Amino acid sequence: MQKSREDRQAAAPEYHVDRQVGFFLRQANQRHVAIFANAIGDKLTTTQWSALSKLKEIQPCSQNQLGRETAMDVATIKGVVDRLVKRGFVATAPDRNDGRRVVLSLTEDGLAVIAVNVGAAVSATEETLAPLTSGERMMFLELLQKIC
Amino acid sequence: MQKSREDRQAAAPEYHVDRQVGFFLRQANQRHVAIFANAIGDKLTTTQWSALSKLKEIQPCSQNQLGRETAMDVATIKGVVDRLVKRGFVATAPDRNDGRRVVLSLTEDGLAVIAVNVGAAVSATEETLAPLTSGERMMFLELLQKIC
DNA sequence: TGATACTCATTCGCATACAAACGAAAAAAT
DNA sequence: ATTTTTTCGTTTGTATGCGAATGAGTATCA
Repeated sequence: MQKSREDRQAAAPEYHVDRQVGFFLRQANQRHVAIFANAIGDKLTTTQWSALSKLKEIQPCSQNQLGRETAMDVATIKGVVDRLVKRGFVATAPDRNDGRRVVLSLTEDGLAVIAVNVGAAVSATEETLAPLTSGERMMFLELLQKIC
Repeated sequence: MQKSREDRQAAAPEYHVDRQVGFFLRQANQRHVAIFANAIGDKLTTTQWSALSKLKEIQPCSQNQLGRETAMDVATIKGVVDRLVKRGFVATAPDRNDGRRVVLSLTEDGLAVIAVNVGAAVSATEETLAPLTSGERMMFLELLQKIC
């Protein structure tokens, strides 16, 4: 049997994009974002939800700090916060000690929108992991964390 | 010991964004994108690389078909293809049989840039999975595919 | 044949995402 | 006390990513 031209010399394994981690990571993320958008009623994105939820834990805090806690770039977190402020979920105030800082906190509407949507967020997580068994989920989350 | 106000009634487990799949998926994807950008010399993004690699496999094909094969929206694949055309990696031609279609194919530069960078792409995959053992990688990829 | 449905490509609006550069302010080092 | 470095917020530019709408071409079926 004739060997293919590829195999004759170096026997280099063929490269297939659709078998690489990056390809799957992008798709898995896309799927989750879609599921989340569908589950949530208030038109909140996954990043906005991350910012809101984290802010609830650590408020009051500066904009950049919130960005670091949610793994967002300074330019990214600014856009996210701007939109949340515009919608009245987040309030800003100048810091007395530091002239550069903008202190962020949740408004009542912000707290309310979190309370209303936690259930949907949990459901979104659930639906994303639905193809996996309970044991697989534990394993998957563990491995996923390792490559973050 | 006093029970917290939360636990007293419903015993609802606390919600932490930074323990949800979505949070990790976004971060893992970000990390891989950064690794890839760093490994590749020709300023190709992960999506551009996907489009190029897939096009090499299935060319000639229409723009929408390439989008489907690479899991990209019609609007997204258009932008990606536009940039690849502008850089001379992809050529377009009208389809004789179908007046709507635009037939895509790789140029010589396109083939060359793939050949030059396959090694870097493989390295990027390798580096992304570096925190995992060989066995863990197999397991991880299997589970990751299931939630795509 | 003619109406209907589908497909393809394009465009608009919105929301990440990051690099890079900037001025202002604070902290650390000398 | 002055210099250096770091941090904070902002803006610009480039590149995804999706929903929705549009127009043009094709296919289907009554």
